[in-house]
Amino acid sequence: MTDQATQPREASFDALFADGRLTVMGLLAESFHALLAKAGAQLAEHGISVVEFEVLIRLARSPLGLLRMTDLSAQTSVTTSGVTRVVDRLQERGLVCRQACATDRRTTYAVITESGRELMAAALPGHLELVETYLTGPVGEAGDLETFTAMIRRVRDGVAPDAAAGSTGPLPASRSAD
Amino acid sequence: MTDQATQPREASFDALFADGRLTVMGLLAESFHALLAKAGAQLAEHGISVVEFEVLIRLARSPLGLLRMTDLSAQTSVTTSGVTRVVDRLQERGLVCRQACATDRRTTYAVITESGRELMAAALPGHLELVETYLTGPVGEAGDLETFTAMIRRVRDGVAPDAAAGSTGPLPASRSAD
DNA sequence: GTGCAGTGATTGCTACAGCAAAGATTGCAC
DNA sequence: GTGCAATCTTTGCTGTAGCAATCACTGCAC
Repeated sequence: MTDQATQPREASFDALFADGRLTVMGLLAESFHALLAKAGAQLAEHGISVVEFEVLIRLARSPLGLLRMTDLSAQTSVTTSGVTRVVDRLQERGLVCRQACATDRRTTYAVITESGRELMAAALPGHLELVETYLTGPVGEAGDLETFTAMIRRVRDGVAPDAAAGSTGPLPASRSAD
Repeated sequence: MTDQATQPREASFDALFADGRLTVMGLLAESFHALLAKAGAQLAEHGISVVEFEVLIRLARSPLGLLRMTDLSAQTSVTTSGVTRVVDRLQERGLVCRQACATDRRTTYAVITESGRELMAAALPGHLELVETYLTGPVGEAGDLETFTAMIRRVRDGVAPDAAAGSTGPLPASRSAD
C-alpha cells in the first residue's frame, strides 16, 4: 500500500494554494472584515449596529427621508425579512417610523425621524474619519484613490449589477447610484 | 406642529452624505457582500459554507495539515468559540479530525483528512475561476492588478496588523477597541 | 508540594439573519 | 364581478456566531 499521510499532495495540488487570486481574495476578506469590526465598535457608541447604520443612511440620503421596505432591502444587502426586523428595532428606539402608503395598501414606508437624523449627524463625522483613516488614506498612500474607486466600481458592476441600477419607484433617481 | 419632514436638513448635513469616502466604502461593501454570496452559492454545491472553506483552506495550506484551534481562530476572523463549532461540523462530515497534542494537553489540533483534501481539490478550481471572473478580472480591466493588491494590502496592514504577522507570538499589550 | 496566575478549548445564553410559508392587497383577464 | 397570478410585508423556524463563564491544564513562585 502507499503511504497515505504524505503521499497525495502533488505539485499541482499545492500550486493551487499559491495562486495569487487567493491572496487578493484573502487580503480583501481580512481588510473588509476588520473594517466592519472597527466601524461596528464605533457605531456601538451611538447605540446602533452596522446594518442599522446602513438602513438609516439610506433613509437619510433619500430625498423624502422614506423608502419602501422592498427598496431598502435592495439597497442594503439585507433580505426583506431582515429589513422588517431591523426597522422593528429602529422603530422601538424612535429612530424611524412606519408609514402606510396612500395609493397601495400593500406597501409600507420606513421614515427616518428627527431623532434618527440627529443620530446620523452625530455618528457620521466619526464614521467618515474612520473610513479615511483605515481605507481611503492607506489606499491613497499606495496609489491613486480614483483608480481604486474605478476598480472597485468595476467589480461591483460585475458582481452586483442590480445594486448599480437606481432605486425603482416614484422618486426621481437622479444620478447613477453609487 | 413644526414641519417635521423637510425642515432640518441644512447644507452641511446633506454634504456629509455626498462624501466620496462614503461612496468608496459603499462600493466595497456591496462588492464584497455580493462576492461572498457568489462564493457561498458555489461552495454550497460542495456542501460547505464560506467559513468552513476558510478553515479547510488554512489547514490545507499548513505544512502538516494541522493547526491549533487558537491559531485557526487567529487566521480566520472567527472567534475561538466559532472555531470550536465549525470544526465540530467538519468533523461530523469527516473532513477534519481532532488530535490531541502530545506535549500540552490543553491544546487540540484540527487536522484535515484525506477526504477534506479531496474536497478542497474539487472545490478550489471553481473558486479560483469565480475569483478571476468577478474580482481579479474586472480589477485588471480597470487598472493594474498589482497596484490593487498593494493598495488592499496597505489597508489590511493598517486595519488588521495582527493578520499580517505570523500567527505566533505574544499579543502586543493590547487595548482592543479604540 | 501547594497555590496561583495565565492559557486553551468548550459551553450556555443570546442576538441576529436567511429561507420558506403565510397573509394581505393589487391588477388583469374574462 | 370573479378568479387568479403577482407583489409586498411579516412571521415561524432554523442555523450560526459572539460574549462571557467554565473547565482543564501549564508554568511559576514559594
